[in-house]
Amino acid sequence: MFSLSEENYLKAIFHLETAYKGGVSTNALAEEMQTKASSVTDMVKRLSDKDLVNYKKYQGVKLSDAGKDAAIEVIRKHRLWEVFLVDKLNFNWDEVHEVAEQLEHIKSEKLTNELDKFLEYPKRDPHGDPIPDAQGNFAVANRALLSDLKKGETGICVGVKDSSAEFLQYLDKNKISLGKEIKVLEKEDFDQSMIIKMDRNELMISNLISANLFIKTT
Amino acid sequence: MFSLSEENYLKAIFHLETAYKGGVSTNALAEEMQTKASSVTDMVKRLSDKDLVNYKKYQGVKLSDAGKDAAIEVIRKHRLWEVFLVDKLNFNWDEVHEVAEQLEHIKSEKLTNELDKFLEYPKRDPHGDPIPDAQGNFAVANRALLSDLKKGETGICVGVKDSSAEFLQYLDKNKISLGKEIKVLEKEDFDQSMIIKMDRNELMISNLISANLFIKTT
DNA sequence: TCAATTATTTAGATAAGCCTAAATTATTTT
DNA sequence: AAAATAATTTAGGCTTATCTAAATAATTGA
Repeated sequence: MFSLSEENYLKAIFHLETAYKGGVSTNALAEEMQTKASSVTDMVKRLSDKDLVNYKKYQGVKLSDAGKDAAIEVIRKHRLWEVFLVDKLNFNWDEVHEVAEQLEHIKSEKLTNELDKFLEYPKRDPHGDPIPDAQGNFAVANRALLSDLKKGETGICVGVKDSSAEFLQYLDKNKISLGKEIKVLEKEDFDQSMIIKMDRNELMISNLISANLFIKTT
Repeated sequence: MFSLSEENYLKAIFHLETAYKGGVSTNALAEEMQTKASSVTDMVKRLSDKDLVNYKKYQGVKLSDAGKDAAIEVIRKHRLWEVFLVDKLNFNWDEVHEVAEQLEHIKSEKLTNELDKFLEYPKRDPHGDPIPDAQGNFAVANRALLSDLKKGETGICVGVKDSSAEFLQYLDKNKISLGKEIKVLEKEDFDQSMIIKMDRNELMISNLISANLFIKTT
């Protein structure tokens, strides 16, 4: 089994690998883990000794197959617990992250699989991210960013790229939620800001917002 | 907040204090924690520095009020999670301990209280132990041991003193479960073994069994 | 291309929690 | 009450995961 810290590193490497493809640099990992580069080098060596990552000095890290499996298992647990918190315990989607960060490290295969069953095998977490199944298979997201839509196009809001409490609270305040149809009424060339229509409301949003909303085009 | 190890020590001290009344010796704690006396001395000093226990060299430890509150909170979480695992996730009562040992350390007041509500404020865990409420109040157990009953007396089985998987599996195998009425048909003076009647079955049990079953006399 | 800058690694500390072995204090036994 | 035994503490180490500061490698740009 892996330590809490090891699991967090594996998860971080996984996220960085998928976000940017290819090896993950020491500094990028340090930034993601909110720690120092020298601490990262230390840990990366330990993970390498355990064959969870492939590491060569000055060349960044990549997850091994075993490392990837471990990372996906942690992500599976994280997302399942998020669903539990929102669907069963009245948490809002902006309150789940911190608690799920703790719950994702609980070690019990039976717990994970029974929780999955109890929640009726959810496919996505409250932020629209796919939940790996017990075999580690992901539903690959077929989605674009709202910022990529052109004037006049429509789509259904299916996920958030930034799931910080601040962003989610902005969305709540403006009644933007997953499953809603969004139409781009206007798009400003200069700053990429948009006027969008949801339900019967029109709303002006900046590029920082639209570039963090995943859309399934209709 | 307290570390995982600190919480486990506080819990252990709490259990030993209530079981034997009065200060807890270093060796007793070492035995309970499955560790060495020297490690206990180390930790007890740290807990004392944080005013969670009162400690004087060679005189054992006692929980302070703050330490007692922390211990009760951990016990509350442990028992709530046990109820969750049995009632919602199809765990048997002999499978919950290990997982609850992990879940009891999750830090989120909202999580604990929403879980309590979700479970409809259970008063007892699957082994019959009382669950402290959000203010730390226990339902004090008004119960005796089956081994204290005399020939001819009856009671309702309301809890187990030993909640090891081995003991619980013995009980399952012999169809002994909480809520059942038990009558002492015979009691052997020599070894305190008993013949008991439950449902329509008669069963011979040794003192080791009867001294680990809590009974509410009828 | 070579000097400056940036990224990364190494060296040496630190803290929490644990260990063994040795020293010290308490308790029993005779 | 002294000697033997048991309980407890101290001293000194170890591991994990972190840090700062210094050294080294890689990259950039003039």
